[in-house]
Formats: sequence, C-alpha cells, structure tokens
Amino acid sequence: MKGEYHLLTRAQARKLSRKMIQEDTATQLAETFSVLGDLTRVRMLDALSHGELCVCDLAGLLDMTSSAISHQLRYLRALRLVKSRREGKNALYSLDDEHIVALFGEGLKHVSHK
Amino acid sequence: MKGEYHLLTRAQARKLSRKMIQEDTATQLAETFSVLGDLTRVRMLDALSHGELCVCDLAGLLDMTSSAISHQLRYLRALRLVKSRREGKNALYSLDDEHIVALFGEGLKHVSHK
DNA sequence: TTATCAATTGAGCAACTGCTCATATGTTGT
DNA sequence: ACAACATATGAGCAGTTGCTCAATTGATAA
Repeated sequence: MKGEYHLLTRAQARKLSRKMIQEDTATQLAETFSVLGDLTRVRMLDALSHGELCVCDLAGLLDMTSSAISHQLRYLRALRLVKSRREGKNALYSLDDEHIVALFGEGLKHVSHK
Repeated sequence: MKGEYHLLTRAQARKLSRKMIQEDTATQLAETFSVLGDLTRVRMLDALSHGELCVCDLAGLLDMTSSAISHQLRYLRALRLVKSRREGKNALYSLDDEHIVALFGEGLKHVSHK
C-alpha cells in the first residue's frame, strides 16, 4: 500500500520528510557506495593506494585478466577516481580522489572492530 | 594474461602483496559498502536515523510497497543493522549499528563537497 | 470464531553487473 | 612496412538483485 500513514500523522510525516536527505543526494550517496561495493574495485583501489601501477601488474596482483581490469579502470576513470598516463607500451594508473580513500579507510575501521 | 608482472619484479610484487589488505577483509569491506550502495536502503536508514518507524510508515515515506520495504528490512535485520519490536499489529524498526551510521555520515561528507 | 489489517515470505521476472572472448587500437622495435 | 605486446573496447552471457504479485502468518477487535 502506498502513500498512507499509520502510526504517523500526516503532519509528522511531512516534518520527517523535510528532515530526510534529498532524493538526489541519496542517489549520489548510493552511487558512491556502489563503487566501493565490489571486491575487484576494492582490491584495485587498495593496490593503487600504495602507488602507481600498470594494467598488467594490477592484473597480476589480483590474478585477473587485463581485460577485466581494464574494464573496471575505464569505469573508475569515468568517475575520476583514478587517472592514467602513458609510459611506452604501458598505461600507468594512480588514484585521483583523496576523499574516496578516506571513505575507504572509514569502511576499514568499521570492518575491523566488530 | 594472468600471474605475470611487467613493470614490477616478482620481489616487488610479493612485497606489495604483503602490504595489501587480505582478500577476506576486502570482501567484508565490499559487502559493507554494498549494503549502502542501494537507493532504497540509503533512504530507509536515513529515515530510521531520525527514530523508530513501522513498516507501513516507512513505505509511505518512501512511496513504496510494504512488501518491498519488508524484504529490505529482512536483509538489514540479517546484517544486524536494524532491529524490530512488535507493538500491536505493527512492527517497529530502529537502527542497531552506530558504526554504519558513521560510515553513512562520511559518505554524505564526500558527496557534499565536490 | 470470524473479520480485518499489518507484516512476512516465496516464486518469478526484468534490469543490472562483471566477466569472457574476440577484435581493434596504440606503441615500440626490427 | 611488419611483428610483438600492452591496452582498450564491444558483444554477449551467466549470476545477482530488487521489485511485484499472491499467499500466508500474526495480532487485535467484534
């Protein structure tokens, strides 16, 4: 059933609605967390947090194909979480967003003490 | 290609591997972020952060069916992120994990200043 | 008991996601 | 030019996810 309240009066519901975060903010929040909600991306960002790496070494470290890694890098690059530069045949990737690293660390804290 | 390194020597790769987080830690991290990586769950947790709510009011606030909300609550309850108590016909849900709320707040900070 | 309403649950489905595989592109060296 | 290798990318597919719908359970009141 939609749009009806039971324990809340309409006035209370309206007041609570106003206190809640905006739908588009919630959407951005969910999208941000979604990026980190994948094992491969978590491991990639962790590896890159120790320094620049080429696609192939990243693939070697995670024991995955270069193709799979490249697809994920494309996604992370689109979100400006990583940046790349060419050096000869290799593409060297590094982190490009300090905020996401902080969020990453917060998540680690959460996982560890429980 | 798998298991081969290009710019890293094997020794460097091994050393880096040791510095990286464990696979199971990474998995827990990804799972934690996955919970928050969904618009509905973000909105539900946000609503509940203001106080206890019954399934139906939660459904009303988010303009979704009670069934959809109940399925998500079941999931959140399994992860011990929310708890419930019966009061007459209603099931009242509230948050049961202060850490996840903190992580939620960190995400909000990240979304806002960019 | 029966009626009524809130909540729960299972089945099923449509959309999404992350990979593989094949192919294309970019760069270096011969 | 060509070969060799790193990377990028598109198509397609299998697994997952979040919902709907229908049926069920739980609780209260007549």
